[in-house]
Amino acid sequence: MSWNLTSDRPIYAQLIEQMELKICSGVYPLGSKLPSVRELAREASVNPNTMQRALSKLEESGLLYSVRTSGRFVTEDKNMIKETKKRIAREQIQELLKKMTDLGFDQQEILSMLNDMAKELKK
Amino acid sequence: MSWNLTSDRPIYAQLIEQMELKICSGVYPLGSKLPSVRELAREASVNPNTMQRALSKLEESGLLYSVRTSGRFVTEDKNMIKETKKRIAREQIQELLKKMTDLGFDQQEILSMLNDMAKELKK
DNA sequence: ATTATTGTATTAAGCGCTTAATACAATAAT
DNA sequence: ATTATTGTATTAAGCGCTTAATACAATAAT
Repeated sequence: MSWNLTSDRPIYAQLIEQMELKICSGVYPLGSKLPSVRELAREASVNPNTMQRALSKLEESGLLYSVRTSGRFVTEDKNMIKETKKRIAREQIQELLKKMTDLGFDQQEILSMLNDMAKELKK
Repeated sequence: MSWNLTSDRPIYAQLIEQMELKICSGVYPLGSKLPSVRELAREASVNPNTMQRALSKLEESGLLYSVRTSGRFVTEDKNMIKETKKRIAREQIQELLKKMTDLGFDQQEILSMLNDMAKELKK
């Protein structure tokens, strides 16, 4: 899962989202040390300030913490990551159900379309 | 389905998205006349220029057309709306599958969570 | 001991988005 | 005939986002 940024939303918001995914999926394991701000910025092809902004927000939410001159680390709190994972999943599903329902699909159809597309991916 | 705007994305982009939903779901039926730019802007609490911007984009994509001093109308092309509906549905499902897979859920779990939340909504 | 690397902070510039204030021609409504 | 309403266009201002260029203290690496 590499960085994927579009111009239709603020970059720092996309960085937060993708960083959360990386943390929850174990790309950056529990308690592990992240690459430096500058390195991460280089990876994502953004300005260090922009990456810093995203990481600061993730500290506010508790997923990361930084040690002044040593580096930045993923939280040790296994449960917090688990909860974040659940939160993202719930939000994503909610959004899907809302949008699909607005479009006029009933739950039968939604499940059926999802099943089809999931099968398609399996191949 | 009323207007719901957040500050984490450009307003005009959200207007396009929600306008598409309104068209596809029949809030504004095939070939019907829309409220005026000014009226729509008032409804959504945005500047007329911003609403105009969104509507112009929807004209580019063909979902709307305008008659200079008479007003703006939904396309007569039933098939185009159907295709738009499909496109939105596909995109939304793709995004869900991608994100959930990144999070480490397998297809079994995705379907099960979706089922649960769908049932929850039914109540 | 010296050097390199941390996270962090600041300033200035450019850009797109949004709003506000107008204006205009065409035509629908009266 | 007059008035109100269309979509459309323009200009200026303010704001947030992003980048670039620096700088600094603390400390890890050498």
